[in-house]
Amino acid sequence: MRDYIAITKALSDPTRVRALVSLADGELCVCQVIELLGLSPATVSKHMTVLLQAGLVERRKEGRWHYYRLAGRGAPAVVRDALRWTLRSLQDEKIITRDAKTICCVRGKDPKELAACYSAR
Amino acid sequence: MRDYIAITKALSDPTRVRALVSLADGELCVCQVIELLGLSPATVSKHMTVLLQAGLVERRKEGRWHYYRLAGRGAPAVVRDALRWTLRSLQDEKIITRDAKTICCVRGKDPKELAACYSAR
DNA sequence: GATATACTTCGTTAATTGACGAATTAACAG
DNA sequence: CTGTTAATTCGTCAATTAACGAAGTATATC
Repeated sequence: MRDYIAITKALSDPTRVRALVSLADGELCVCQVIELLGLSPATVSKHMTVLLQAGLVERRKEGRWHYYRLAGRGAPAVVRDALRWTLRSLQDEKIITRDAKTICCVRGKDPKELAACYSAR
Repeated sequence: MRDYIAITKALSDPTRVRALVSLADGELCVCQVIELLGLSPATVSKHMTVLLQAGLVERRKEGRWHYYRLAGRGAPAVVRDALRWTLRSLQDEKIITRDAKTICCVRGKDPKELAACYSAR
């Protein structure tokens, strides 16, 4: 029950769900999620920690950057099913498809380009 | 997104999830759920309303009794999948199996027997 | 009509939560 | 060692929420 509730709690905030779904096409570092959501680093970091503790995402540290990705094959069934349900249910949501475009623009660019892209949104 | 968040919010409280899962073997009236959870009528009624507004349950009024049941075939995919995921994830939880026994004892008995059964728990 | 039963709604209270700025940690660059 | 960048942790505040008792609604029984 505790695992299940940690997951539903993590999924019960729209901003946090946007952060989660933004990882659908591959890992992102926190600064990229910050750019996407337009929130303070403290807030985004907190959201990612909640997702991490629910087991919905995994973290990889590389130098100064912390990359987050969706939980993979090793995750328990309750997590894998929650992710499948979430991605399926939201794939046609307006804000989600819009985020996907922004992420596509953000991904793979250096911070300067990224900032330019973001402010032009 | 709004529907999805209504569902995850509704599922993010353990007491409310117990109330939901207690309906897995068929409809119950509010007083039976009150007996199961040991909470005030006001609180249980509120929980059932949250589940109802999320579309996870349906309501049927018969005389003084309000019967709640899990959402059925007519429900949208996001709801059906949430129910399937929830029931599957929690079926082996200790408190859930314990609740199932209590419900089994409660179901079909008149209020006096029900009260006796409950206090003996 | 008066009374009781089954729920719901309202108003209040205590606890939780999302957001932020400030301070802190960690890794790199000069 | 100093400064910069990326992220986290801490402390605070406003908003939300779970719980309850009290009051209100609806239905049955006397």
